[in-house]
Amino acid sequence: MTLPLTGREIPLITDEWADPSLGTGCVKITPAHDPNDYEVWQRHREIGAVNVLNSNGTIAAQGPYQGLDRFAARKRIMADLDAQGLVEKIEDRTIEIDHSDRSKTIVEPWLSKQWFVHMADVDGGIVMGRGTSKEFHSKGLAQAALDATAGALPAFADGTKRAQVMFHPDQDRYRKMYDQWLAEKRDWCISRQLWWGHRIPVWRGDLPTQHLLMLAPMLKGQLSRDDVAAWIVLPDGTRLSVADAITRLQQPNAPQSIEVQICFRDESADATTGPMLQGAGLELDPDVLDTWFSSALWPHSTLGWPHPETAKVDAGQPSLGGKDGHKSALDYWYPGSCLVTGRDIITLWVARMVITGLYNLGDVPFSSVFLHATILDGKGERMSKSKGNGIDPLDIISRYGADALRYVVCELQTGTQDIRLPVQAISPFTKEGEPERLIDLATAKPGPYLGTFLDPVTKQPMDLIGQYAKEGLTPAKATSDRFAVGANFCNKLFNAARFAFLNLEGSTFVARKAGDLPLEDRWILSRLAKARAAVHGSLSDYNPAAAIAVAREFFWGELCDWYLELIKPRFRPETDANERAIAQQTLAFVLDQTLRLLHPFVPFLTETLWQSLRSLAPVRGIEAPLSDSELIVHAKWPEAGTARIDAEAEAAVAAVQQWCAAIREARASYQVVPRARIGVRIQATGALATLLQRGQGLLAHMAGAESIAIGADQQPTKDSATVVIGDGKAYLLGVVDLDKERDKLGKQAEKLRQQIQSMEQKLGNEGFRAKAPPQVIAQQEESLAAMRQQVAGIEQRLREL
RNA sequence: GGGCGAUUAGCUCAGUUGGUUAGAGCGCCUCCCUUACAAGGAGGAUGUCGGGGGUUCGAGUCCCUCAUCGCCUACCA
Repeated sequence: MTLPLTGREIPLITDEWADPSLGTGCVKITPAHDPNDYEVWQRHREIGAVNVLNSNGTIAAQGPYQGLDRFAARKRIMADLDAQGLVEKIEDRTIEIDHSDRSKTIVEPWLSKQWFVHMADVDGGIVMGRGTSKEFHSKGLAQAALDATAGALPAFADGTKRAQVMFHPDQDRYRKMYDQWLAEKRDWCISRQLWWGHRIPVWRGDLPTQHLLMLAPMLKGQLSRDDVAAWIVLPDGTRLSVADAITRLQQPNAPQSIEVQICFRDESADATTGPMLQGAGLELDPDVLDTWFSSALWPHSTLGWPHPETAKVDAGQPSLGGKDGHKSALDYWYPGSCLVTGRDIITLWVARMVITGLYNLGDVPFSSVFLHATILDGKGERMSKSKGNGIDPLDIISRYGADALRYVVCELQTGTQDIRLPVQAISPFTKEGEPERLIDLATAKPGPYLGTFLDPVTKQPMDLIGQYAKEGLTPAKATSDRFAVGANFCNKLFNAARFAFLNLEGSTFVARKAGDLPLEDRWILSRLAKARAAVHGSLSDYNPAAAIAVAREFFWGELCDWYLELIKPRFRPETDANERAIAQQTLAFVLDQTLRLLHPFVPFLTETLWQSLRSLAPVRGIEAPLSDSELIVHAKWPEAGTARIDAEAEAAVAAVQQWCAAIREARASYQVVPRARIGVRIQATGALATLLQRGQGLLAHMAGAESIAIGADQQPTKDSATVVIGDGKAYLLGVVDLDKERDKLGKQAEKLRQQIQSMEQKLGNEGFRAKAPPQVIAQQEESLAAMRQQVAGIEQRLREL
């Protein structure tokens, strides 16, 4: 057939690609400009492939359109076809076209030569870690990386197992992502057309066949060396070793011209031998390596691979080589333990690091991969510099502090859930003296350019990416008030420590048995031991948010809210010196351990407080002195201290807390002035009475009671408010309004009756009785009995009123 | 189109193998500047756990389905 536009003769072929249901069922094929047409070309090599475009988007093909921009050419082509009367119909059709993310330009497919890394299995297998003590064989690169996560890599020569690469916090999910991608074993295109990066170390060029044959005797010697790889590519794409090529090219019908490709193992050869190759018409490939190729080398290249002894280091840094019997940096640090990265990086980078580590060193670069969540903006979109919806950590640091940033980021990392972090712009249009105005970027109207937003008050555009100074736009910074949580935490920690420091003057260490300490001391030591275990457990589970929640609850909810308040009386001037000394010793110990526990989350503040603590209480401990350290960053992680777990103390303080909360609630609902100290009588018998008597003083102190009397014979006065918990009753003297009291107790009883009813229904269900585990049934029966008892107590009190 | 996830309080998120009345922080309401802390304290309100089906004595949790959203990947002249 003749192509009407250029008069070129083109073949007519049949192929499954053409769809008879679309248009005429006939379609032009442009293998160099369409991935599907490219596939057609692979099936019909005779049609050839013409690269229609130049790299700048103008028409390359000879003819009337040469040099025209592609958009202009398309219009011209339509006009020309129309002029020739060849256009029957024009239909609108929606198609999807790729656009460059950065420039938004339409991406045009373009035929070009690229380098690929062969990922699939290779006949005879490949050698991994060649020449190292960890050398082993694998079927192929991708397969080796699959074996790494399957735990299927062969053992080392000495019989020890190679590490299995494990994913956290969701091994199944993330390993599946990794495995599914690798299982395709698709070749990895490593050529990139960028002006920066690691240049692909291959010399190539077209040579006349005669030229190559003349050089043959010399090449045979040079190119069979182990440190040079060389190939000859025939015009039909066949790729041969130099020796095979020379044999082949001496036969009749040999092509006139061939392509030569040479790669030196040692990159210095590019400089020494390069000029000679250039003279022969070869050039170093102008493309650079894929970012991920260079990045894949990071775990070992940063440690001086392949020669740590001679690896370049910055001025003032020690050599990476080993000496005096010490290992080199590479031997010491490789393999590493844990890689922390994002989910989208699993295939791009993690898999490739495993591949290059196994290939170059015969070992995995790390055994654990911790995938953190992705931080998104308030709309659920990825933060991006060009969109201006991101936050600069340095801005957060200057606004809230480095510890606040770290604390909140740890707190956000809960598991596999992506994190929405609403972003606000700080309005640059507030006047002197006006309060700062934060503008939520999720709802703000976009400005005239990408990365700009309108200030809703002044309607002026703000530049969030600092790119529009020329256009006269005012730059604005982004922040997120979520980080205030971290700053508040630091403030609380600072103040709690300050309270301790104000009272630790003259603190000494005397070996004591934890069991001999006062109730509140035994309690906080017990809680500390449990918090320590829980924080440790959560960190081991790669769950920083859970760890920080436990640490926070211990520090704020138990140490500050209860323990510091409970021991205040012991620091009063009139207190016995020994009691004070014990309080100091326990406080110093607990603060020591708390600082260590919080150090991973707020390192700078804990480091500062550590210095003060050390100078005020140089020796800290209970049974024995703790190990000390000049810097907390070097200090040992808090000791397990499980021996200090004290169920009895915990039960007593838990009772104090429960009754205190109930008394406070009653005080609040009767609007008792917070500072007023009231009389309290608690009617209780048996175990409850014993428990409350242990914590009697503490309860009085914390509940703002002038005095607390506890006993079976305690009776209310007429003006008492009543608090009923279980089979005990507390009477708050002189606070009551009778109507209000009846109303309150009536509501409480009603709520309890509803719960009792639903519980009775459940327990009366034969299916439940027959099938539920006995301990669940027992538990529910127990709680039903307790609720019935409580209701009875309330009803009795109501009758009395 | 394929794959992997998500949907719980106004907001951001927890909720372990199914088991009492579903939690936290922020925000909100009331009271309090009490000699560590108002960036704080005491108390309080707020949820048909995305919709619909199913399994079970029992479902936020397991299964199916629909809706919406996100990520990875492919992509029809």
